[in-house]
Amino acid sequence: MKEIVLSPNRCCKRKRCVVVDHAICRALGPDAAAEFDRYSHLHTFKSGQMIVGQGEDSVMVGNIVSGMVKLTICTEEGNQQIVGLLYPSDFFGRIFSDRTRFCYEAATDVTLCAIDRRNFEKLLERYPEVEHQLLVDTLDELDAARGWIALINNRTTMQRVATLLFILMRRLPEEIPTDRQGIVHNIIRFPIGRRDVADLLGTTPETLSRNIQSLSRQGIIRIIDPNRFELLDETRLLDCAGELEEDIEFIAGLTDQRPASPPSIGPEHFDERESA
Amino acid sequence: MKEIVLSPNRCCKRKRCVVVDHAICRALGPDAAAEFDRYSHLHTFKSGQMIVGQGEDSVMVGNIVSGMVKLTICTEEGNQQIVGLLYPSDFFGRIFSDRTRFCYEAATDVTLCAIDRRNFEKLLERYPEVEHQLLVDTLDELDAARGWIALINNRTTMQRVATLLFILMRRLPEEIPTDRQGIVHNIIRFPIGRRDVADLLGTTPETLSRNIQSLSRQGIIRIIDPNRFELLDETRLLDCAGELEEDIEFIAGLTDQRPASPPSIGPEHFDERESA
DNA sequence: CGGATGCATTGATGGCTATCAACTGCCGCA
DNA sequence: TGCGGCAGTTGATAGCCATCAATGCATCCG
Repeated sequence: MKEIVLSPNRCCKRKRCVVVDHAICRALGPDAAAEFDRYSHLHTFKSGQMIVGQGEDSVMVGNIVSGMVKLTICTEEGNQQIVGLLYPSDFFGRIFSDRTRFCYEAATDVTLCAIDRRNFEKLLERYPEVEHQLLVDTLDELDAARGWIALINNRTTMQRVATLLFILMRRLPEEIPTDRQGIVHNIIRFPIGRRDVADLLGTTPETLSRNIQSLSRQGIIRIIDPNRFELLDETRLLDCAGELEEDIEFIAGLTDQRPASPPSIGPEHFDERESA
Repeated sequence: MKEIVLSPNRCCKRKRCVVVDHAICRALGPDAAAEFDRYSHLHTFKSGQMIVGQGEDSVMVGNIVSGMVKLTICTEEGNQQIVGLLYPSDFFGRIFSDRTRFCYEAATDVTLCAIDRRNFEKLLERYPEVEHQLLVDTLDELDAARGWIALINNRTTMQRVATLLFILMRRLPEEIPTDRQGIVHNIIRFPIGRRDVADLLGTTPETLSRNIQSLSRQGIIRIIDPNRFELLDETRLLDCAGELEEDIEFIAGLTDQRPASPPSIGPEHFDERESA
């Protein structure tokens, strides 16, 4: 069995959870929130652990509180194909189906606010306004998925890479202190390895590497370490992406009613806030 | 303005509409159905006509009764990229957003059961069970879109072509009489031109043509005319697709709670049934 | 009838990128 | 300290496929 670490903390304290204003929880009224609190728990998974297996009944659903989850599909030959990344505040798991078509796997160490699927479905039955919000969020996700299809379908590898860098900068804002001169902004971070990033973009680690090095040579980004880059020239990155900033935001799921995700922070930070 | 042909026929007579058991209408109880009937109308569009424009507020939503609709996105350079095809009984239009991110365009002559978006949203408010069904359908669509991403991302062109042929055979069942020896089954029909099919698969008309000719030379299909083929060897087509039949059905949106679409028939046939 | 137009096919060519291979740097570990 | 493993990078090569071009084949229309 999976090693699920149960936490005594409830997720949806409304005042304390860092994603409560972004996740589906934002639609919970007082009664629904109390009920959600009663059934939900914080779970943590180590990077690489499977959260929900492909083909299984999704016993557990919920929100990502911190860290990232990758959505993969396994082909018959055993190859793993990534079809999406889930960010903090995103909903995970498959409701209203006894068959999850994808595998939800921890891409980093993650903290999840999880709830038994059946309980959540029953809750939705009683609170149509929550189900309504879930529908709206799902429609946005569907748009984003179709936008991603358009990106993959007729864009060069460089355009895809540049687009992903832009998305990651927006969805995983991060600031790091430098040695002496203060704070560096515009940090892009790969939350997952090269193989997974390449997979997500429909290319190979080698080609991905070449494109990143090319962006670095052009002075558009600076490579801090293999997983972190500093964006030096946003305008030229957008040129490489060949897309309008607005279109990229829509692919990234950063538009519409839903506010942007909060900064991605590790479980340890979350615990700090919880106990603060 | 668009040339909308209003029909005195209501769509959702429950007994007469050919897609009522497959479309969102199947969730309508007597009261909701009566209300839907009051606001909905049959519209027809000629092939190539735009139904809902990209970026517009979707004034009208509803179901496809017959024909096919293509979902496209226009890039800044004016290129059109197809991100999906909508079949009879599929829902079209964008609810709960004042911005449609895609363009809904008639790929063939289509008949739509359309309803004013605001009215439909109000109806959903009053009938949570309908909104629930819409959520379930949307979740299935999201899964299918992600399955399509996996297909496009790491499959060869031949695999994509074979997969699409398989999907079209399932979603657009058709029988044609031959000259003398009765009925030919296993007919695959392209409802749209080569350019659009190629676009959907992320390739070019030339490469698509070469792959189709190759399948023909291998004796897997027989080319009846440029838009119709007879499937001669289903097993080998599946080999070319490199996917399990089950996986293809899921990409095609042919699984789960929702029954398969009815045979695609033209508006003229629909009218026959209406007047019968 | 003949030219124009649009669509599909076929051919020739170049380029992008997957593949294979080798190398580097890093980390854990004995 | 040295070794092995892993991830990322770099290089060389082959192959698939996009591109350009030309041909067939229908339809439409003057």
